[in-house]
Amino acid sequence: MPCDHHHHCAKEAWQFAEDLCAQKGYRFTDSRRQVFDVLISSHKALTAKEVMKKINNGQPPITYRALEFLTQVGLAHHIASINAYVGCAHHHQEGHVAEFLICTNCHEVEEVDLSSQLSALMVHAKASNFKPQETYVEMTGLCGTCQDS
Amino acid sequence: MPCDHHHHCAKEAWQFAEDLCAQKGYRFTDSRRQVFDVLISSHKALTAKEVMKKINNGQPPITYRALEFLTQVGLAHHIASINAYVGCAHHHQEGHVAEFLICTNCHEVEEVDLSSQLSALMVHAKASNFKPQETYVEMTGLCGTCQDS
DNA sequence: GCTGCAATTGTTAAAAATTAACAATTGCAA
DNA sequence: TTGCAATTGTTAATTTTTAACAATTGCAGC
Ligand SMILES: [Zn+2]
Ligand SMILES: [Zn+2]
Ligand SMILES: [Zn+2]
Ligand SMILES: [Zn+2]
Repeated sequence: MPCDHHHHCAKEAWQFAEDLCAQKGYRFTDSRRQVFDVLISSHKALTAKEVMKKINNGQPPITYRALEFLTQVGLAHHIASINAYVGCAHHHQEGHVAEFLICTNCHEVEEVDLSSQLSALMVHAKASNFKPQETYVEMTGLCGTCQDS
Repeated sequence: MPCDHHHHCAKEAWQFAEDLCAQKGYRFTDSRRQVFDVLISSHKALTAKEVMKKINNGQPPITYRALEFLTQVGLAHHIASINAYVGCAHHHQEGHVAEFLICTNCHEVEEVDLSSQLSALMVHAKASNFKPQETYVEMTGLCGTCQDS
C-alpha cells in the first residue's frame, strides 16, 4: 500500500488538472483524460505500453500524443531512466526541478521538490556558461516496502 | 572545437581503460575496444545507432553488448534523457554520482563530479527509507558554443 | 444556424530501437 | 589437449516510436 491517501490524491489531482486546463485554455479531451486517469490512478511510473494496455488497448499514436501533451503542460513527468511516465498534480513554477525516487521493483515514484537545493546543480552550469533547458534528477533504487519483501 | 586537449584526453583515456581492465580481469576485446574508441574519440553523447555507423556498420547485438559492458565497468555512461552514451575515463569511487550537462544542439557532454554535493539529493532518499542504486543527474541545454551560433 | 479553419483524433503502416535465440569461436585453466 | 565459460557472429523477432493522411471536432465569425 504505497499510498493510503490515494483516493484523496486522485480527487485533488483531477481538480487541479481541470483548473489548469480551463485557466490556460488547454483542451482536456477524452483521450487526454483517459491517459491522465491511468497515470494519476497510480503512484507508479508506467511505460507507454502499460498505459495503452490499461486503456482498452488504445492505439499508440493517441497514447503517445496524450503523454506528450500531459508532459508538456506539467500533468505528467517523463522518467527518462526507465522510460516511463508518472502523473503529477503539483503546482510547478517555471524552471522548477524535481527529484524522482524510482523503485526498480514496483516502479512506485516519489517526487520531491528540489528548487531550494538547486544551486548545487546549477553552479557547474553557470561556471561552464551552459544555458539549461531541462533538468533530470532521478534516483533508482528500492522503496521501503520492496526492501522488506 | 569543444576540446583542444582532445588527443591528450584520448591517450590518457586509453591508458586508463587498459589498466582498469587488466587490473580487474575484464576482457577488453576488439569489439569493446572499437566502441570505446568511438565514444572516447568524442566528447559528445552518441546514440547506439551513431556508434554502429562509425564502426563499419557494426551489428546491433555486438554494439549493444559492448555498450552495456562499458557502462557497467565505468568506461561509459548512459545518458538517459537523450538515450545516448558518452565515454568516460574518470576514476569513479563506488557510489559516485556525476552530473551531466548535455547540449541539445551538438550533444557535447560535460561530466561533473557531484560527490561533494550529494547530500542534497540523498537527504530525501534517507527520509523516505529509499535505498539508492543508480543516480541520474542530467541537465540538457545549450553549451557556450551553441548559444553563439 | 451555417461556414471556415485550426486542433485533435482515428487508422494504417512504416521506421527505429532493442532484444532473443542459437551456433561458432575464443581464451584460459586443468 | 581437453573442457568449459565467456564472447562473438548471425538471423530474425520484438518492442517502441513515429509518419502520413483522412476524418472529426470545437469554436469564432458571419
Ligand atoms: Zn511534478
Ligand atoms: Zn517498491
Ligand atoms: Zn564518468
Ligand atoms: Zn553545443
